[in-house]
Amino acid sequence: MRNTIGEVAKKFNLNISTLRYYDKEGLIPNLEKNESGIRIFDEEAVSALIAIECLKKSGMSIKDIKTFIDWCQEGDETLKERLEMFLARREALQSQIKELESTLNYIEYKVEYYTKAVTDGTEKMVKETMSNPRLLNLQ
Amino acid sequence: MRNTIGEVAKKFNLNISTLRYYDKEGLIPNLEKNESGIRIFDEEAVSALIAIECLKKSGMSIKDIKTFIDWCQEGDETLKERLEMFLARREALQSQIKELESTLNYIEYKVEYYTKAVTDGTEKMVKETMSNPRLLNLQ
DNA sequence: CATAGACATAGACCTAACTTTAGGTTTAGG
DNA sequence: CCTAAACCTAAAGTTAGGTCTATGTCTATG
Repeated sequence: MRNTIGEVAKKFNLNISTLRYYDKEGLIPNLEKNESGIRIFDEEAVSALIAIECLKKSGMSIKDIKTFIDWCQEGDETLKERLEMFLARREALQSQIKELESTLNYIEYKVEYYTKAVTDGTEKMVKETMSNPRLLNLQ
Repeated sequence: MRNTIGEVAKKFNLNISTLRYYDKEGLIPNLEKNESGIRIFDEEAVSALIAIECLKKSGMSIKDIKTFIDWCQEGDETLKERLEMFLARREALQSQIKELESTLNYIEYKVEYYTKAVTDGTEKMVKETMSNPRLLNLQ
């Protein structure tokens, strides 16, 4: 596995510039370069990218991902910090999911609402007959 | 219900400037002002804000929210567009939730991993013995 | 062995969604 | 009636996370 930046960009569906930006920010530790300066993404670099993508999806900022990557480089000293970070991430994700589910609920109400309205050809009747669940969530 | 901007900001946990910005962008249709230019948020304005917050949480941009708000002002002509928008939002939310769940999975693996590592006092053993589920998702 | 296509760097630019600033007006309470 | 707190506008500034540009070097292939 000795990928060039273009190949990796394609695999991860990231812009080449984004990969260079991540490298500049220090998110890809020990990224090799050949004699003429061309980046070679080995297995370690690729698994860093996998972690980066996942942490990004979990809502972490680039800066905090960088902190994590640095901890990984520092070795066993930082195991506790890393565990705590993942515990916090888990919490964050769980509440994000809950919030999205409640948002989905509102959206589903709206789908129902507008399905009826489209059938009727007007919003009038639906407006009067459908009780709105919004207030349960938001007020 | 005749709220000033400060009261509404507190209720929705938004910055006052954010509310003025939403108003400027046309997200709060028919927002009343008194003789001296002070905004008065009536029930209609508040329910616009409820919708805005929800659509924001579903990942919609301000610009797209504005489009929706405009459709609402245009009346029954745009019922179909609105229904289609909510159907698309529902899709988007559902796949967002799925993605977060799969991310949570990875995070949970990491929690296990680091819990063991912290117990051991080192990453060495865990690194060798725990199979990594990352590749299932990402390669 | 020429050359198109992929790579490099530094630094400027972009976008969304606010947030802050400057300078001024309104209003509620003691 | 004074004044602090809350409101106003217009416009500049901020932040994150890229993305693009200019300019130049490398390299794979016909």
